[in-house]
Amino acid sequence: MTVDLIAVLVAVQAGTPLVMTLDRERALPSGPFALGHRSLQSGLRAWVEQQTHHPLGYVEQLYTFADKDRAGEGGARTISISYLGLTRALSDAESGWCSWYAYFPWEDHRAGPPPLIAAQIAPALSGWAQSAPDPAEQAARRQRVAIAFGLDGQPWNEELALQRYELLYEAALVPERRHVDTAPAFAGLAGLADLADLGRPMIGDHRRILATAIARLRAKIKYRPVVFELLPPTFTLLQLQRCVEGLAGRTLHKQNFRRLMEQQELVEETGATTAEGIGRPAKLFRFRAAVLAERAVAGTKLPLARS
Amino acid sequence: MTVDLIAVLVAVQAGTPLVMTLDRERALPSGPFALGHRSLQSGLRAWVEQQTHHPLGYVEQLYTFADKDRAGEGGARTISISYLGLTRALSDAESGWCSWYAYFPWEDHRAGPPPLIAAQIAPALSGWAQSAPDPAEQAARRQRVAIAFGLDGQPWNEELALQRYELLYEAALVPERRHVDTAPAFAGLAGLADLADLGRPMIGDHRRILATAIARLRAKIKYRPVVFELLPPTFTLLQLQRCVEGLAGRTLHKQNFRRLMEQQELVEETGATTAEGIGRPAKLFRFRAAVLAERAVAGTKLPLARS
DNA sequence: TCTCCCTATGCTCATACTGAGCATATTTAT
DNA sequence: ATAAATATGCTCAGTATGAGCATAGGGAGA
Repeated sequence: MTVDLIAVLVAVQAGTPLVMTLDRERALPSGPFALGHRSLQSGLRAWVEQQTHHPLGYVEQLYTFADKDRAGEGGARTISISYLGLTRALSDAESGWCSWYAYFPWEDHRAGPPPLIAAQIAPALSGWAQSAPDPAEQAARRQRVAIAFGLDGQPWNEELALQRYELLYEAALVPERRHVDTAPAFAGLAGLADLADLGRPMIGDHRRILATAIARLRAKIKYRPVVFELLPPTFTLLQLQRCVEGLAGRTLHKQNFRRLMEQQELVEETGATTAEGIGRPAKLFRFRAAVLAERAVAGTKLPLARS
Repeated sequence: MTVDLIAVLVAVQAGTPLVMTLDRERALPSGPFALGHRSLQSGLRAWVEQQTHHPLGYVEQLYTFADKDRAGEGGARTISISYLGLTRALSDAESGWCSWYAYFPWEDHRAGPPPLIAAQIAPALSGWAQSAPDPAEQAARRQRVAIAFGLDGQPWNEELALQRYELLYEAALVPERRHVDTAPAFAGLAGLADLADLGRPMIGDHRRILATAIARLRAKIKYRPVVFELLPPTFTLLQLQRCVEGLAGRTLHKQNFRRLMEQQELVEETGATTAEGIGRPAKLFRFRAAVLAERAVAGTKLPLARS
């Protein structure tokens, strides 16, 4: 039994979320957990720093899985433990950084829903739904597709990045699946238009891990101040907004976003303003370290009694 | 390298959250992941059903860790993958079910803050904070304690169950830690009153895993309809409320809780009412399966633009 | 039988938060 | 000077939330 450690290392530059890749942008940094490693995290740090020469800051565990596809061969089995890492230091010399939307072009809704969805994904998944054995399963598939991709009047939900990838995988619309079983998943698939541009594939299930990381991060930015790990020490509110927008893949209402930042007291003015660029200079902010300690643990709400 | 699967199996009876235990209530169901297992989950199901004879319903992965303490001996190393399972079928004949508050008496705030906190935990942790090497670390420890246990005007946050256990572990106030290093963590500890009633200990880090499960479940009930896995097919709103209260360890405002249930449309009336018991008969409800499919994926909010 | 007690359920009201848009300020480019 | 671009402030209605009051419908015992 071998145990692999896999890292999704994320940074944001100019409002674009980037992920660190290896092997001509088709793999995530990874390596086996060895006896010399003090802990899972330190093993991960060692591998990432060795392979990418980039220091690892904030790290959280994502998910552990036993790779079905690689199993059974000679009895050996691999357990993969995946981690999400956030970083801000991003020197220009580094290579391997790649926009995560290169792998998931359907996830970027900042300029409206990508035409790719209506043009290719929706018809292909509709065909897959039709190909289900019985009407109940057909309806179930159709509902899953509609909810995941915001079709049939359903709202788009950016947090469903993993479900979307898994649907495409299940329908054999991504090449990762087609390496596993060569036959098309349903009869209509062969007749469909070229699906080559459904994002850049990765080795093994690295793209699934990346989808897991995106989903986790999109959920987390809403209740934990993790964006701060991705931004420089001081920043303007627009930079902060663009960072969140890049991660969420959606545009935000500017004034309401600012109001939210103010009333949550997560940031404070530095007194300085930006000099560069066109337009009125923006105030520079920094995160309030004191609040971070408390807010880092603020939970959600229930209708409590006699508080 | 061995891989262990560990399950926290939770049920609720009469408003009390129960956890399935083995070995005189000191261990969680667990077993090694073997080559014969199709997947991690199916391996877990096999172990739990073999050891407890209880079927496993809803399951989600909690966390994976490499047990530091057991490491290094002869070079062998153990990876533990923990899961949370929710179940409702709870026949009376079964044994091994145990209130989770037996392990974490400081977590039950339904009758107000447990006296245990003010009487024993707060002074002991205060001593631990004082024992820090420098003033900065002392202040940091004091703040961690205040936030975790709701002291010094901080509000109680039920989601911090894991942080609380880890603080007690760090301060060597739980016997699990004292098995590892025998010396008291700080000079004042020896002079403190008997701390024997800081909850029932468990083997290895099983109590830490249970704390992880509690924290996860308390966070999750607020945004995913998972309570439904724990209740019978029909129930009264008070039963539902008592179930949530038991999990959260806090009492809720009755009328507002009902309003919340109604406006979320998660439940619908069956038309029947309860016969038994004193007082006005309560309407029976069931969960709306249709809404489950949609709401199961409803995320939280950002200030979106032009939606 | 009647009253009290208990639980269930309905309603109100002030306050806070959210979505959406309008208005104003301070720059640079032409 | 004027336009364009960005930053920032303010309003307003709709909705959600916290808290409490009031009423309904049952059983138990005087």
